Amino acid sequence: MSAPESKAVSIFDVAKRAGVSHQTVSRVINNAPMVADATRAKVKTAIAELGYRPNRSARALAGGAVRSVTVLTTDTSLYGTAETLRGIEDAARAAGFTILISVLDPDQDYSETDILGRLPQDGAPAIVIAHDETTTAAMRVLQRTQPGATVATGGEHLGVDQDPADWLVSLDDRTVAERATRYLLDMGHAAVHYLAIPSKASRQAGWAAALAQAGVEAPEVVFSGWTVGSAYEAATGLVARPEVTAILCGNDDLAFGVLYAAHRAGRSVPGDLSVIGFDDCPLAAYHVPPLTTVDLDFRGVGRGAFELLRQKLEGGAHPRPTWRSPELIVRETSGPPHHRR
Amino acid sequence: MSAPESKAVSIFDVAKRAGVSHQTVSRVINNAPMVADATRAKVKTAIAELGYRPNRSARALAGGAVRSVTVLTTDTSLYGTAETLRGIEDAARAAGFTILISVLDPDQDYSETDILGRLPQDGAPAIVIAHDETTTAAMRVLQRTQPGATVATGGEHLGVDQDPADWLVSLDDRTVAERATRYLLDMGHAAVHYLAIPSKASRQAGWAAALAQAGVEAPEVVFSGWTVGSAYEAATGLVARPEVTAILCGNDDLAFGVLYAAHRAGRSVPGDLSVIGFDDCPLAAYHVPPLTTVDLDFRGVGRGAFELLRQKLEGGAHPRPTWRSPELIVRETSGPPHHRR
DNA sequence: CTGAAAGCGCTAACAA
DNA sequence: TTGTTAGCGCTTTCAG
Repeated sequence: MSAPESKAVSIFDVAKRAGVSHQTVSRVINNAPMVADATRAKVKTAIAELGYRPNRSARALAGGAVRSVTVLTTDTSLYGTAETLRGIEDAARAAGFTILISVLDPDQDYSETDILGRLPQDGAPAIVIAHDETTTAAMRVLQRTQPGATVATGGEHLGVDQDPADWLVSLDDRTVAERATRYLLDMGHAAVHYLAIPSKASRQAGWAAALAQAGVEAPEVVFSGWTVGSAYEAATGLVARPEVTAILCGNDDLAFGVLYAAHRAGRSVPGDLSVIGFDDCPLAAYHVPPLTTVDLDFRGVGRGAFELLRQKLEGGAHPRPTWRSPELIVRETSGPPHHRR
Repeated sequence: MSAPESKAVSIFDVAKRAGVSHQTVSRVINNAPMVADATRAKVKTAIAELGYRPNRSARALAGGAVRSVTVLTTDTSLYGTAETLRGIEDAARAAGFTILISVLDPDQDYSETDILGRLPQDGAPAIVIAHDETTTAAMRVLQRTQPGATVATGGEHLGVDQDPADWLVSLDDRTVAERATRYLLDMGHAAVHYLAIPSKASRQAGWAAALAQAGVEAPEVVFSGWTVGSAYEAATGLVARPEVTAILCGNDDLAFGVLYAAHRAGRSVPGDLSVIGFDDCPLAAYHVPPLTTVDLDFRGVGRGAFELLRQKLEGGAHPRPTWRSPELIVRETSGPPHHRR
């Protein structure tokens, strides 16, 4: 249809075809008000006939509205991150925003210039999915440098003065962690152990709070990496101990690792051992046995983060999207201790 | 450190500070050869002092090397897609490329203009992760419009004339599907059923070929969606039939769904039923029982796709990265039929 | 309501 | 080896 190597059609080509000035074309494509309907129609026809598409670089350079979000993150394959990203994408796409994604190396330290250099231009809108030190640091840099164009999800709001409501969207996993721990305690477990992901102090805090409130001394926290395999290894010692009857895990992947370790150690679930995860990933409900876990609406959070950003950018009260609060979903990996004794 | 609202520093600011022309600055930041070492050093100092960062829009507009890849896909939360994306990211980041990601709606039809409009500018480099009709269509549009800047992964090369080696990076899942089917047949299964994902005809083709070669009539294919839940539902009927002793699944998620359905139906694995997946996702090895599946190196494919693209863009022979060939990994969900009869 | 002029920050071509 | 001159395609002024 179009000649392969011909230069891209510009607003001038459209202008000539429609018999107007290039400026009028600009007005039409930006939905500026003061254009006669007839003129507008002519221009639109020309645009369609020529297959014109605006050049984003030129537009950005000329100081036009940017319509892009840069998402900063370290690990796009983690369930929580992937879902958050999906939520951002959904909302951003619906709003006609372009998405850039900038993946940081969790093992690296970045200078302020490094971080700012990830943006396509100065002051470009950014969302950082903060779940580790690297992303949290990036969040702080952006929050300080360009508070009007930065939003974060998930992170704890350490070291930022501004009201979190203005720039942070996150789930209250502390409270639900507390609730999950209490649920186990109430069923009669003498203690609840915690297997930690390399982040999310709030979950651990909720766990500790519930224990303290019940007058139970907190067992030593066991630390794991992000993967099932690392959880399996971290938990083998733990599941071997008969007095350990309940383990709260930092996320579902860790819970699966623990379940596998328990299986290998010959401990039955939930008879000998109760296991609870976080995330409610799609597999949780179809695992054998189905996993007791916490529903975390990351996708909703992603959407929320984008809408918050958009509101900061464009002002005006967009309808703020809502998302589900964290909720404990009791399935079949949890129960009273020594169920079948 | 930097004044919050002052205008961004440009190459002119750097030039003035270093006492050279803006063009010399441009040469330095682009590593152009003909600059005196002393001059280069001066400029670099000025850049550091001023915290200068190049403006990508301006660079793109002026016709400079683009250094960005747009990734087109429909579902960033699918394991295969997420891993491919990760591989692209890894390689692109190492090469200093910016990544844009454009998510298409699988339920929508896109015009050529729609697809081209996803690119930041005309002829911008693109990689499409093709795993369904929408992305395959996008792949064809880009392949035709800008063959020199387009690469695809995963897709079948339908409807494109050019030699696949020049633009397509994919895994030979047909052969390994054949192998997996033969493995089941050889153990004595009278038939092997296939639970299909909404794509990847090649896996189904391999399955059918193995069956044909063994003179076994192919059972009717059962179709599933992408999720564990949909697989569970699609498979409930299948697992209820005692004569069904082996099921090859389009990916690991489907396999998990089948395993759960088998559990619910009271059929033991692998005693009554053998199940094989595709992907070897991290959980597969730690599932109870560990899943027999096919290792698919999506991350390697992603890296390969990026390097192929880069080679097309910049010419010259970059070291082509290699990736693992698909391989059947026998774990504990497969065995001879009626193992414990 | 429409048009003309200027310039965003950068790179390409040329000249020195 | 360096500097000068034109634009890239668009949006902002400001005049008609």
